[in-house]
Amino acid sequence: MVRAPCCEKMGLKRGPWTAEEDMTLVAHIEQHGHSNWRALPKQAGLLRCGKSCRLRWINYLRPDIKRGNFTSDEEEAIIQLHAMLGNRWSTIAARLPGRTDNEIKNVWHTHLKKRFESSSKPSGQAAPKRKAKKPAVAATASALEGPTSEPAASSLGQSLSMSPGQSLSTSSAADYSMASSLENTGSSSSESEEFQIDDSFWSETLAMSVHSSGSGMETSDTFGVDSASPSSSNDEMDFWVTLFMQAGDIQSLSQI
DNA sequence: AAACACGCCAACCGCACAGCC
DNA sequence: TGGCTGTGCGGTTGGCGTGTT
Repeated sequence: MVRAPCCEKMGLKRGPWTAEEDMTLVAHIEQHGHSNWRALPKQAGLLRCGKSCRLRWINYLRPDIKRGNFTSDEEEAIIQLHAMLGNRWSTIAARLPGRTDNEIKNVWHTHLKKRFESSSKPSGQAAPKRKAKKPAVAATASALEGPTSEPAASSLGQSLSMSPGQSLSTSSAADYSMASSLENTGSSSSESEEFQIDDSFWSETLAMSVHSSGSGMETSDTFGVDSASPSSSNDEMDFWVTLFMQAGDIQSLSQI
């Protein structure tokens, strides 16, 4: 199916945003919100396509964006989450308050990837491409973002940006093993590569995580609130240990 | 001081999905 | 039911700054 361009390219500005455009966009969104990205630039008087406006807002202008260097905790979280989730940048971003998927993606490709590759032997673990459907991920990510996010969704989001029955079990991503993350924690991978995640695992783990406070990677219920303080390393370790315990794979972990 | 190489990051592109009509 | 539209996502690119020769 051939789709029309997201916007009429004719006469629309591209390239870097000016401070004036930024101000216009921010002012308009603060006043009217962004219910319709496509119509927004026209209403705001911007010569940009809606897509561009959306990107600019999400990646740069949002008031809750945390700028500056990534902390070591954040980097560690990214590495671990990437090992587990693959290139699901939006999902990873949802776990790191104030960080955008684009930013995380950039950091991964520029810093963390090299570090990760140099510190771990090649495992042949390829991150699944997005061909696989991932319904709840997007839902959760947007729920974390939006001011109208449901508390329940937020709670789930806190414990894991993924819901039971989601792509891990309904798509090719079901083949996802925990090999990489286990490798990360120093475990042998031969056994872990056999490990498969099923629906019940996620159901149980999520249920448990919701009830156990503070075991998530981060604790913000939305992106907006300033709960940007990263969780401690102990909490992170608890999180992963909990996951592995729940998966019945604690034996291999205990051998570390 | 100039030329070149490299790294970083903002922005763009195209695809996929969900919802609406 | 199928097509269309809007939105979100991941991959990729291009420009700029910095380091090196």
